[in-house]
Amino acid sequence: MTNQRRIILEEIRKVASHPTADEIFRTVRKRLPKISLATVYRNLEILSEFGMIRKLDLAGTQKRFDGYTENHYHVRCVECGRVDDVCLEPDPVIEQAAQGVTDYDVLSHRLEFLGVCAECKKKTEREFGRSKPPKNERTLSDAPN
Amino acid sequence: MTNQRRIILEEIRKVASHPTADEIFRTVRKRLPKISLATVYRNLEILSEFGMIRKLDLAGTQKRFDGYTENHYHVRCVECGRVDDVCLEPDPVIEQAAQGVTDYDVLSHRLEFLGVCAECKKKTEREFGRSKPPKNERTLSDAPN
DNA sequence: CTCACTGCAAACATTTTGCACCGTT
DNA sequence: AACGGTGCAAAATGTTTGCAGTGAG
Repeated sequence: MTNQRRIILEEIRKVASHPTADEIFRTVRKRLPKISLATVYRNLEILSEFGMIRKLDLAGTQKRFDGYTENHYHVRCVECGRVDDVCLEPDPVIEQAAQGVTDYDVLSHRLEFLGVCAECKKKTEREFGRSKPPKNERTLSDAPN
Repeated sequence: MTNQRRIILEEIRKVASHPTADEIFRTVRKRLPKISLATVYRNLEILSEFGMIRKLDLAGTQKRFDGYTENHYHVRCVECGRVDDVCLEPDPVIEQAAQGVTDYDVLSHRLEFLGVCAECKKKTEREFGRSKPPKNERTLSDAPN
């Protein structure tokens, strides 16, 4: 546990925002101005190998990291990209259902919700005067797959 | 509908394998040897905008494309990376459950199963003589998020 | 003739790697 | 001295973009 590693872990545990590697880098750099992005990546990898953090493989191009390592679901805001926890018990019945219709050995599942976060909702309401926001442009291409 | 676009669409519809852009490129190049990867990317984008194919944002670094545009779930093999369809009706109850525990407007969900495909299962059985494969190294880090 | 579309190469974004160096043991 | 870890720069990976040229309408 080097100083860099410890501080990276601290900063991840400090936030609930599921930061990307780059966000973690920018935060950690405030305390360790000479740290390099490569060190951040290397330590994120090591920390998640040891189960101290969790590497999230959600939609979008960048991986996100979670200081809360229990298995749980996430919601992503389709407007701003932020990710929050969904306090639902991961349901093993889902896997049994899938097991029934595939010849795979089903080991686990990954469930991600897409929606509009409270902040973006407010922003849209301000712009459109409480009327329902026009969702149609977004929902088609962003529907689950 | 240019020739390139039509052939790309044909090749995607021909397979059930949810190919990546690069796999599509290699397939299409057999019929159009001078096509460029950029053209493939551009047309995949256009075709999915028009709802003729679906761009999948599953785990892993590469996007995959699906000629079957109905909303459905997928399984990914953790050994070889292949992706297959899961014939389960997407369940709106899941979204209602999430809606109850978040302040997001939940619009949709994305469910992906992880497992071992029939082929990789056979391969493992050959190697380990019918005994259960050692799953523990894989399941922890590949569990849902 | 026009204009969307193409091929190519370069740019881009994210992540990984090679390497010399540093600090601790 | 040995060694894991670091910082930096370069490479690798996947995707997008600028641009000049091409071809169907």
